[in-house]
Order: sequence, then structure tokens, then C-alpha cells
Amino acid sequence: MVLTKFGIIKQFILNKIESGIWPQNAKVPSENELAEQFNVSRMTARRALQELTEQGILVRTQGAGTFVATFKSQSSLLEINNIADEISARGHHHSAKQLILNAVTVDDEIAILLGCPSGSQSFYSEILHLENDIPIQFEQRYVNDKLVPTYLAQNFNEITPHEFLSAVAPLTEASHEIEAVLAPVELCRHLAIETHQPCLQVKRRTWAKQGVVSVTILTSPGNKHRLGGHIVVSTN
Amino acid sequence: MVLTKFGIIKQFILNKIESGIWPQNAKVPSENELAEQFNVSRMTARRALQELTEQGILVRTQGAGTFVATFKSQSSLLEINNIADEISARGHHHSAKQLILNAVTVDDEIAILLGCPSGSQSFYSEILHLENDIPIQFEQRYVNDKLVPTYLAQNFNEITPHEFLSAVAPLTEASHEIEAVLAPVELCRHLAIETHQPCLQVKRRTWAKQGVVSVTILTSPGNKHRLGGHIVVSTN
DNA sequence: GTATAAAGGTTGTATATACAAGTATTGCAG
DNA sequence: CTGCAATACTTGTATATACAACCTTTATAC
Repeated sequence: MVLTKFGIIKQFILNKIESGIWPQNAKVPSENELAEQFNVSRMTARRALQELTEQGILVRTQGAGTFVATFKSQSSLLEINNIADEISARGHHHSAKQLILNAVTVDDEIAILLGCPSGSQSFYSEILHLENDIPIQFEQRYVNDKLVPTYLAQNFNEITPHEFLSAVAPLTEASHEIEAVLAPVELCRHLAIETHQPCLQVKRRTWAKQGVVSVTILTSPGNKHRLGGHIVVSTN
Repeated sequence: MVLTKFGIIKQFILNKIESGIWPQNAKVPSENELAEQFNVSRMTARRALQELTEQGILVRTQGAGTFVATFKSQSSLLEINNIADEISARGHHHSAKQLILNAVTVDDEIAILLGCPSGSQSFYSEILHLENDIPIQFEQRYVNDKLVPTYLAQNFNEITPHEFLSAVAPLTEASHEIEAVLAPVELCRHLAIETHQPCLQVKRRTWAKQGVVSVTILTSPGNKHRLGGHIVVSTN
């Protein structure tokens, strides 16, 4: 058998989610319904739901049913940049200042990361995130214009790009590179820091089903007391 | 039922591994053997093995059997500091210079991280890691003297503390905090960098079954071209 | 001895069934 | 309308069974 039965059911469910037919928190058919629909035993349908739950794509509650998980719970690492939520959780006020939103020609480094030819067009945004009106993170984002054609029509003073992109192109994967840098002068000015202060720089690539969605460069003052450049990653 | 049957079998296997009775790559009893031993069905024994495999604790091969996984594969995040392997993988030469190895009285911050009273004793080591004889990472490590009484008898010019600790106290968990800092002057001297160069600082706590084993502070020049302060974390 | 074939053991997939445990809904009594 | 009990539904645990796929060892033929 080239494909397993539970694999086919998993794919069926994933397609519904990735196409947006089943949004976050939508109820997924029960084990018995799937078993009947695919003409398999309940245990086989169960396995499909079980494995997707372990991957964080579904959430199950005994007695209640199975539901599409919120993206936030999909990967703890993706929380790194859900900066609005992070700040809210501290009881502080988050705001964002959209500095740039246009189309640019990407240089070699970004082209490689985006997986497109050098010299291609890409959407680009620069946003400054503030916590209680204090600058805390500088976000430079390159967005695949084929996959997200409506990017330039957004207002990122109101919603974060992360929220917007999650809605139009559900993330399937992400990778991060972290390094310590001295930010360029202009960037220091935005962040209101001295030029000799070290910053954490996170380069992130995100994928949807169709390919690379965006490349993001996040720069935060490294001083822990400012609460911005502070990342905790835990195993399991 | 307060405990599930598969949970009891999982615990049985974990105990064998954590106590060292079943070392890395040891063969674990087959599904049928466990089923008979615990008087359960094969599917129940299977579930125990399955879940431990998903956690990366066991490795299974169809037809061959089930084996205890190597620790390296347990958590991709733990690879961050397996610096010797990382350097070898680049085809470079790794060496280590043990600068300090003694017992110290811990200050408040370390006491909290170690989970012991402030003013307690702890073993302490300072090691400089070099890649092709170029300083690349400064490691400060506080080790629980109750759990690892033989720490001071080691020679960390020969093996890394990570290798030693993995052997005597198998890790069950780890957490990391990352920030960007300017290293103190003496540390800059060891790393042969200017005092204004930003560094990545990783604070790591590791646990074994009995409690916190060690607190490690790793400082690496943040410049990616030196290849030391470069961390990649990937989801799934 | 070597190569091949057979046999046995082990994990992987799938089914049918039973009961336990938890949630949501329905219906009834007040 | 409210409160409570009964009911139906859903997920969780467990068993017994069958066959497929794969690996290792053993036995056989040359």
C-alpha cells in the first residue's frame, strides 16, 4: 500500500485547514464520523486525529470533540515574535509604528533566503514595536509578493504582519538564526539606544504550503532590563 | 484507574534508562516480551514504546527492534553547546583550555538558578573553547556538587563537561535564555575581541532526574563570520 | 567457504469490540 | 424560568486478532 489509510485521512484534514475551509477552533469530524466517511475502523480514524494532535495542529478534549488549534500553540518558537501578545501578557501596552511599506528589489542575501532570483521584486515593510511607548523591537520584513499580493494594502499600525500573514497564509514551518550585533546608526536612532549597545538579531524564514512566505529581521536591544531582547526557549 | 497500563510500562523503561541499566543503543524488550511481562496486550505495550519514541527517548526499526536513543538526538536544542561536534562537523579542529576548576560560594542569581540556598557551595569551571586555535566560546559552569561529586577530578582539556555530565547524569530537560551583551573586559581578553563587540550569551540550566545538574553561561562573539556565536533553531 | 533460500522474530498497519470518563444536550419536575 | 437528572455523544484506555513489511539468523545447496 503506497499510502496508509490514516495518512490519507490526515491529508484530508490538513487540506481543509490549509485551504481555510476549517478555520481556527473549528470542530473537526468525530472519530466515528471519519471512520464511516472513509470506511475504516474507529481506531484508524483515531490515529489520524491523534498524530495531528501531537503535531499541535488539532486540539482534543474528552467528551467535547476535536478542534483546529490556534496557530500560536503550533510552535513555541513562533511565539518569539508574537510581540504584541508577549507585551500584553506583561500587562503593558503594545503599539506599532509603520515606517515603510512598499515594493523593493531584493539583494543577493535576501533573494537566497526568499528562494527567488536576485533582483526580483518583493514587498518590504519596516515597523517599530513599542512597549508603553518605549521602542523595543525593529522589524524588517520581506514578503513574497506572489503568495501575499494584498500585503501593501494593509495598515500595520493596527494589526501586526504576523497576525495578517497567519490569516492569509497559514504557516507550516519556520526557522530562526540568532546573532548578536551592533545595530546600524539609523536603527539605533529608531530604538533610541546608543550605538555601542549590543542587540539581538533574529533572522526568521516562514513557510506556507506553497513556499517561503517571508523573511524577517528582528533587532532588539540586548539588555534584559528592557525586556525586549529576551528570549526563552525550552525543550519540551 | 489512577495510572494507565502503558504509563506504568513507560515509567519502567524510563527508570532503566535513567538509572543507567540500559545505556545508549541498548536493546529494549520487544512488544511481545513487554506484553507478556506486564500481562497486557501487545497494543498496550506498543503504545508505551511508541510514545517514548515520539519523545526521542527510544529509536525503533522495523524488523530489527527498539533501542535506547543517543542523547544527542533527544533534543535539537541541546546541540547548541555540543561545540566540539559542531566544530568537527565543519572539518575544523576543536580544543579546550581549562582556566578554572574549583569549588565556589554561589551568589544570589546562581543560587536561584541552581535551586539551592544562597551562599551554598558549588563546583565551578571556566573553559575556553577554540576552533583551529582561535577562541570561540567562553564557558562558565556551575555544577551541583551533590549530584556530581567527581566533577573536580576531571580534566576538561581532554573531554568537554557536556560529555562528562551526559555520562554520569543523563539529562532529562534543559532550558535556555539568550541575550546580547557586551562582555566584561577580562572575558574579552580571553576571547581576543574588542570590548565593544557584541556577544551572544546563553544561560542554560540542565536537569537530571534528581534535580538541577548545572547552570552554564556561554559567551560567544556575535559576529557570524567567526562561526561561534551562530545558533540555528528550527521547528520540527 | 559462499551464496542463496527459508524460517523466525520484530515492528507497522488495520479491524472489531468493550468499557471508562468526560462533555453537551435534552427533557422533566418544581 | 430554573435546577437537576437522564441521555446521547465524544474521546480515552484496553484487548484480541490478522496480516504486511522488514531484519536477522539459520539452514541448505553449490
